[in-house]
Amino acid sequence: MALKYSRQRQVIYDFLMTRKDHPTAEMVYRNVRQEYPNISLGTVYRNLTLLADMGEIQRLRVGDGIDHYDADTSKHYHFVCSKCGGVSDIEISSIEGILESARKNFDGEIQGHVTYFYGVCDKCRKTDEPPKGE
Amino acid sequence: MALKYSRQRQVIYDFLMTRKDHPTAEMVYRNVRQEYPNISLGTVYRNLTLLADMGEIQRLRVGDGIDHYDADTSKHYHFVCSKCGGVSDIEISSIEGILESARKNFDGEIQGHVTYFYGVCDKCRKTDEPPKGE
DNA sequence: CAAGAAATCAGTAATGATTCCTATTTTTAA
DNA sequence: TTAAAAATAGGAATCATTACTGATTTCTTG
Repeated sequence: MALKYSRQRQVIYDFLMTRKDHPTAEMVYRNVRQEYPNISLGTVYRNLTLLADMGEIQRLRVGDGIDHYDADTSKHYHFVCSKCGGVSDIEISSIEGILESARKNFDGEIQGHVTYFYGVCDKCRKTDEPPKGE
Repeated sequence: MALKYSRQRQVIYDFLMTRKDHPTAEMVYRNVRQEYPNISLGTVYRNLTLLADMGEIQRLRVGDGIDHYDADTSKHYHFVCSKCGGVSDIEISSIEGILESARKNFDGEIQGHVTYFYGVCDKCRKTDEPPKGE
């Protein structure tokens, strides 16, 4: 047996479970510190990595250079807003068929795929829209 | 007019045109330096960014934390080997239909999507496969 | 062709996310 | 209760990338 309980890991995981906005390590750190004031950033990183390796959470690499984390490990897709950088879930009928399609003309072993959508989220679109008439 | 010719940018672009393996800035630097010994790494980064912004090359963020570049700006997909980290093109019938599907139940503006496949490339699979019988 | 403004460069310092290191503290099995 | 294994806090180190600066190149216009 190689994994011991740790209060910090529990708190990190519990916090992530309450969020639907796919926070970064820094955001987890800032929030968790409020109820656990001297947790260290390194501990947050280490445990997020651990939890991701165990499959208890999901690590999202959406192309902004910062890892985001999601406690929802079910298969689903994400949208990234180019303006605010926010990451949100997006509903879409399964596109697993593309794996078959990709395997057709490829000589290696395809294990999976990563897809994310980008554009402007509803909130940013409303905020940035120029006022009409005037 | 805001963009002046630069020998360095030309050499960088020319080099990228000869490659199908989607090199990183570091790889571009190492190669270009052979025919242009005192080009600086910063210049490589700046020009790769410039070229990408102009749409003359494509920047690939495949989730390994390092940007890769592709002189082929046509719409196509990529495969990333989990063992060697290599990036290669992969042929697949268009999956643009997923944009429509994603737009159905989403309140923001979806402008595009990024998809890449991962697994083990042919070369790594052959290299790492345990020898049969014996 | 000459001259100067603007863009670019080389070299290096700075940044930012993440990982690594170490002495100390916690967890847990016996 | 105890000792080995795992985890921690805090800080240093890493790595890709960007920013800064004084010198050089490009290009336009006279």
